[in-house]
Amino acid sequence: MGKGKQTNQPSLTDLAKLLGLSVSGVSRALNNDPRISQATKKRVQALAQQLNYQPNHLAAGLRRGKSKLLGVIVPFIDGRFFAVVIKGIELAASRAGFSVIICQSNEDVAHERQNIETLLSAQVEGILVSISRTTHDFAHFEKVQQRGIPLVFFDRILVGTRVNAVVLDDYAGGFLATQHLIEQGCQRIGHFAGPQQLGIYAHRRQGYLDALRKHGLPLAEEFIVYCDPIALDTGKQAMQKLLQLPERPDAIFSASDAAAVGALQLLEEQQLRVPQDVALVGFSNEMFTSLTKPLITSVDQCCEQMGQAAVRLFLQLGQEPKSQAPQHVVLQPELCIRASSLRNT
Amino acid sequence: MGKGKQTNQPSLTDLAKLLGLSVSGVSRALNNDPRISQATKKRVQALAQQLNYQPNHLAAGLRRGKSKLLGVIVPFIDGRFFAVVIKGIELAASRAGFSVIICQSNEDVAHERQNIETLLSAQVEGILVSISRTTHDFAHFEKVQQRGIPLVFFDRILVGTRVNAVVLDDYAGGFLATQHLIEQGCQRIGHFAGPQQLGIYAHRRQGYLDALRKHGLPLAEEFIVYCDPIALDTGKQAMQKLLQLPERPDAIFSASDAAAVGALQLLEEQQLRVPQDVALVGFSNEMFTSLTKPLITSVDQCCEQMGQAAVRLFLQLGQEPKSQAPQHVVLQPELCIRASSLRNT
DNA sequence: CTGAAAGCGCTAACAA
DNA sequence: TTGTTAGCGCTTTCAG
Repeated sequence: MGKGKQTNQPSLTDLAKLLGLSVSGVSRALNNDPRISQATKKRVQALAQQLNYQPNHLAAGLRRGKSKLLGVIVPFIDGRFFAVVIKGIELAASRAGFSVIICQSNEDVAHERQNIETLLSAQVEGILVSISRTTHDFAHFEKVQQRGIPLVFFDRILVGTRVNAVVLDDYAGGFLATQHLIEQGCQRIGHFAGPQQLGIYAHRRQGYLDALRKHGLPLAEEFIVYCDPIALDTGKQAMQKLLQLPERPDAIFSASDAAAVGALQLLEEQQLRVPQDVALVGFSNEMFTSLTKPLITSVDQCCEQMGQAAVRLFLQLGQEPKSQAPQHVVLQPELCIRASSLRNT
Repeated sequence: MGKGKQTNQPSLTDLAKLLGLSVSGVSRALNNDPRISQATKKRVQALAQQLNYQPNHLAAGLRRGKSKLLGVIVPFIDGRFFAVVIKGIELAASRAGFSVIICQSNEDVAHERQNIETLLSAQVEGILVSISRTTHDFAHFEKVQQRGIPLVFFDRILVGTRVNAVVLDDYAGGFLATQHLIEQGCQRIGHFAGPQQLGIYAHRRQGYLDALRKHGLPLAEEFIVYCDPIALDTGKQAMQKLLQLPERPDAIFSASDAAAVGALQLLEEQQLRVPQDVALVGFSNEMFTSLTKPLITSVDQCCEQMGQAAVRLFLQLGQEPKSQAPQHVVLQPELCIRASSLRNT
């Protein structure tokens, strides 16, 4: 009863009344405007503290057209890679005063379109996105660009589009891994490849091929097995297939860690030693590569750096004159060498 | 040149002018208000579509005092548990029309306090939080309650406080796991316990003890090893310790999966068979429990359900008369039985 | 150094 | 069925 407001969140107006000042004065004091006397600043800040005043970002955002919100769209959030990238994003964003709104597309374009709507409605100042597996057209992203909202793709990008992006140099990763195996004395190196329509897997394969070529090793198509990079079993099957060749490989570069683990299991079953008989390198540096026996050498994707780089690019886009050429940031992967590829020769 | 606005995002006012209607009319048409003619609704929606109109949630939120934003604070986001919980949160929240703002406390109270400020400023309608390891007082949460903003704790809660919470029944998990081992014929069951000041680990241990008691097995304090639940090595050390007992255990219930893997590695080194010589059960159902050899039986924490339950509780709190007794939702864990504990007798 | 006033885009009485 | 009006909380000219 009475005219009390239901939320007891004090507003600028409330402060102003209590202090016998104008709202604008209070606003300026709180924003540390240079042309306000120290005396009143103190007064204002004291009361604000006491009443537990919280600025209303919605209102401020509405007024000045800046929400201080940053949108992120990922295919899914569980799974190490995206989780760590998001960690990096959140870190860098909050340092710059932005809050992060997370959306999952669940690998579904329709959902992704919906996410874009949501984020635009929320008036985000930028969108960082890693596209879903079912995304093949650019239409829903064009809306974002038309609004003049900075758009940064990371990791998974749409091929054949000129966009701002942060990606890993998957080619270098494949090259590095393969070269390492060669340096360990391996001669017949097989490859577990992922779906080639996805750039990342195509690049890893190309790096593998070029490393072989550079070192004068033969390129044999039957040494490449295409398999589902997620499932463990396909690694087993792929290994099985390669073991049946007249001359079996003495090393495998797998485009995924899961497949590498599968291979490891099969090799163990077949009484083959890793790395002496077959050396193994995976990709992604998943946590479980440090839990197998032997530990699996793997290409690290610098996930957290990727998140931070994406935010940096976004911030930079916001400051630049306007729509200049799309930027590409390419991160260099690192090879984490472990027992599965170390031949102590 | 010209009076053009810099963002070409059309507003309700723009639509109204173009249509020769009033803003409120357009607003109602878009919100599908029953007292607007179908004819004009069509007209309005058509133009909105064509101009790619996006409602401005900031403005709407400001006006009606509802931001449709939900805040989440977690200690960190990488690591399966929180990632999956957040997946559940995002799913349930977006279904209810809420966007989710994620913050990380990095296990630091100071940071957590900062997160609260951020979320309050963003005018979230509720906060879901899993407290940091360094959080011991409730002060910064009281501010939230005073504002009348629903607050739901999940997984990690402050002991001795009456708050809304969603937790896992860790006791039941410990009981279940131990009972399963007993049913497999194990008689001397050891336990790797986590730090007992954390409720979750204390409860798991108690479940273990009560299961032993119920089945008339002896309770021996030397069968319990206290170790760091994160590190792999401590599992090895703990196992080592138990193997040196005059009568070595024939099973281990580990309060963490990582320690269980450590134990597995040591047992293999010692040429002991799992589960024939020593059976093994872990806790958390981490992904890598399906990658070891043998696969490790583990207690699943229903992470995604926990996220959804937290959102449900939040929604429910928003509707209820007001400040009633704090609600507690207790989720029942499930035992995922795998080879490490299955004695084929 | 401070105040008055306008308005960001939208919703919700109250009128018509 | 539609229009008018006021105002959410804040920033920001423009005047003092």
